Parts: sequence; structure tokens; C-alpha cells
Amino acid sequence: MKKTPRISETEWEVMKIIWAQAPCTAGQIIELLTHADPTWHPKTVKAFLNRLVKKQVLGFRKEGRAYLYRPLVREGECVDAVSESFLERVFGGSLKPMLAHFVERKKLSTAEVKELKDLLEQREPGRAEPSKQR
Amino acid sequence: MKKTPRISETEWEVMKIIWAQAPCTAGQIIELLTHADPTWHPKTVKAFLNRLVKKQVLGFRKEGRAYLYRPLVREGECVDAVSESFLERVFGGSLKPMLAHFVERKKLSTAEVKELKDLLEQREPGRAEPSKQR
DNA sequence: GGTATTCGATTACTGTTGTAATCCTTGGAG
DNA sequence: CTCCAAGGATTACAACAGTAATCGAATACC
Repeated sequence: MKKTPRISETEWEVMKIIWAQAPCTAGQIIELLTHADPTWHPKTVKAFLNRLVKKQVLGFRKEGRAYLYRPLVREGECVDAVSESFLERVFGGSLKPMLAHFVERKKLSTAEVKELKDLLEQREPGRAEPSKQR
Repeated sequence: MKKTPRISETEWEVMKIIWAQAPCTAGQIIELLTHADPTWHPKTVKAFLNRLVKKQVLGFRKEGRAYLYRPLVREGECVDAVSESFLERVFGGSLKPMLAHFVERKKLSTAEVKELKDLLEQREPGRAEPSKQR
């Protein structure tokens, strides 16, 4: 089991961009981040990029003048880690209370409820799904 | 909207005890915490209690020699806050991918899937639940 | 009553996070 | 060739987190 490096809440914002955009320059990342949230300062983004590199969460290669950043850890792994930790900490590790919470909290529409039920349906064990995308 | 004070990951451990045990002394809290995880040092627990008091997450009243601690914020509020933040950050705020993740990840038994579906069933909007405890 | 014990309060120290400004290097604009 | 601008690297610094030891006051025991 390789321990996923800890990614803070704000770092996560940065990582989301990078996971989504594959190899990209600091400039692009800044662009996208400030677009989503204008309070981001370019210098701050740079600092984050450096830290993430230091943490070995990001790698980069020189592409002429600028760097191309690239994740070194897969999003899925990090999602796993943080989800597990969340579930454990807040709901004692069991799904049902968690789902109950969200369902209660989000006031789902009938359609949404149906979507979720379908999702559960599909996942019934013992079912061999021929088309498994992902 | 009152902003729930930020409760760190480790503080959450402490709070869980207190939310569960209602008014309790430092001694009891230490007891329970170290029982659950022997790496807790009593002094550390004390320090946390102080900080939580300072943060106004805990209150206390003197009960003879020791204090009786008591939460000043309800667990539900904190759960709301942290859940929302988690959902937003990791799954872009939408339930379906989150549920998909957990379902995929946890390899639920048929019985568990059914429980979850029932849970969704009950929550179908338009349903007037007569006994609404909480 | 003096002393060891028990608590809470205070203080300490390191690492992390959020947020930037400053420094340094190098490719371009003239 | 020079000097600026565009990056990246380094440094800064306050707040929060994790982890405890130490200080001080109240108890509890001889």
C-alpha cells in the first residue's frame, strides 16, 4: 500500500485542474484557476506548484521556456484516500449513515433518487456487465 | 448562516467522543480516546480540550475538582459543513459520482445494496413522514 | 500541616497551510 | 548588445495543527 501524499484542501483545487488538463503550463493553470475563482493570485499558484512538486505530487518537464506540469499520483488514488478518511472520520466508516445524511440534506428530486437507485441496481454483485467503460 | 468553527481532523476524534458522551470529564475523554487509540497522550488530549474551548467548540462547567465538558456546536452542523466541503471538493458537488465511487470501492453485499435502496425509497419527495425525530 | 498527586492553564516547538513578495535567469524587443 | 519582461526558485511569515512538557493551584494522604 503506497501512502498517498497528503493533499490539502486548497492544493486539491490546483490538482483538480491538473488532473483534468493533463500536461499543462503554470500559465494555463493560473488561467483556469483564476477563471474559476478570481481571488487566486498568480504568485500563490506558483508557490503551490512548487510545493506540490516538492511533495512529489507533481512532476514537470521543461518545454522551452515554461514547464509542463503533470500529476505523479492518480486522481483515483487520492479520491480513494480522502474519501475513506472522510467516511471513517465523519460517519464511522459506514455508508448507510452517510448516504442518509446526504439524501436528507440535499432534498433530491424524484429523478435524482431514481438515478441513484439505478446506480445501486447496476452494482448488484454477481452481475457481469459486458460493457465496462472506465 | 453561522459559520461552523473549523474542526481539524484530529480534533474531530475528540469531538466524536464528546458528542457521544454528552457532559464528561477530561479523564473520561482521555480514557475513551486512549482506549480507541493508545497513541494518544493524556497531555495532548488536554491541549486539544483547551483549544476546542478557545475555539468555542466546547464549553465546560466546574464540577468539583474536574471540569465537565460539553459541545457548544451540534454534531449535525459540523457534519453538514464538512460533508458539503468534501462533496464539493472531491466530487464537484454532485452526489452521483460520489455514490458511484463508494459503491464501486466498497464492494457491497446484496443486502447492503438493498438497505441503501430502501433508504432512497423512503426519501422519495412528497412523502410526509409522521414521526420526524431530531 | 507538609507533601505528593491530580488537574487544568500556560508555554513550547515543529510541521503544514495559505498567501505572497522578492530574487534570479534567460529569452526577446529594440 | 542591452535591458526588460516572463518565468521559475527562494524566502517570508502568520495562522493552524499536532504533540507535549512545565507551571500552578487544589486535593488528598500521611
